Amino acid sequence: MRSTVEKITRDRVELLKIVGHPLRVEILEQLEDGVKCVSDFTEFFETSQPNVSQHLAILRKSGLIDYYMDGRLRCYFLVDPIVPELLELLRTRYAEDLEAPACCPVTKTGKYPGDRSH
Amino acid sequence: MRSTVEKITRDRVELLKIVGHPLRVEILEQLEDGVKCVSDFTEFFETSQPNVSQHLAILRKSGLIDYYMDGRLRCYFLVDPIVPELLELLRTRYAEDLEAPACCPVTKTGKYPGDRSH
DNA sequence: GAAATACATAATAACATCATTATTTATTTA
DNA sequence: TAAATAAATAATGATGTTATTATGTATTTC
Repeated sequence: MRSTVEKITRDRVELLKIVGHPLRVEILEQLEDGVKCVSDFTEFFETSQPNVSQHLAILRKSGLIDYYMDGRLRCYFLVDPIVPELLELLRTRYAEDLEAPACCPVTKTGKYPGDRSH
Repeated sequence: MRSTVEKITRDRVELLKIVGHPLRVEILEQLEDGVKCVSDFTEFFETSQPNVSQHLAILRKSGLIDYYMDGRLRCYFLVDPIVPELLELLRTRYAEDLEAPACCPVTKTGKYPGDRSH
């Protein structure tokens, strides 16, 4: 069991690194629909069972998911509430770029007069 | 200039991998406050100039940021609107875990009767 | 209790990422 | 035009990540 403090302290960059893998994103997306066991993933993803287990171990050690035993199955489920939020954000599409910055800002070191392109 | 289609097509996992680096997250956070040039970053981060430039190049090639010339300065700014959203999500803290799943779900391959721990 | 099932763990080689150092390019100032 | 400034690019070695292969462990069925 992972404490709230430990979870809160966990580095945000670590979260991105952990989720930033195609198979792990797919695992998390599957888990959004409910509990799944390892054989469900291996069947769906067409990769080796050890590979799936390794990625599940990474997700579990970081506290994003957990499992309970069901006979000889391990039933994995989502634990960290940031996961659905992050996946939802990734599904969101933004058509427009951010507003372009105003020309010629005062940068810390920039103090060049005269003609400036933008 | 990066097309909207190209941006929409860009892999979500790639986004996470690109943002998932401490220096790049800090660069993006700085850019939330406005335009910055390379020497601003090198001064702030206490790492080498080439290292900052390399990370800026990664961010720029992925379409997350861009720059305009200001004399001999390159002024970088945010382009992709998902960046502030993602950074904001990372700042959000969730105290509670997700609701634990109901015991004994019907998994694809699991059909074991009898006693089950949870 | 032996075989089968479900899964984890260990070892490893291929590949990617990173920071450092050195060099190059472009612009501006003197 | 020469020196200085601002930043990019190239090269490289170190480190980290990944999928594969092989093996180990616990549970259940026969």
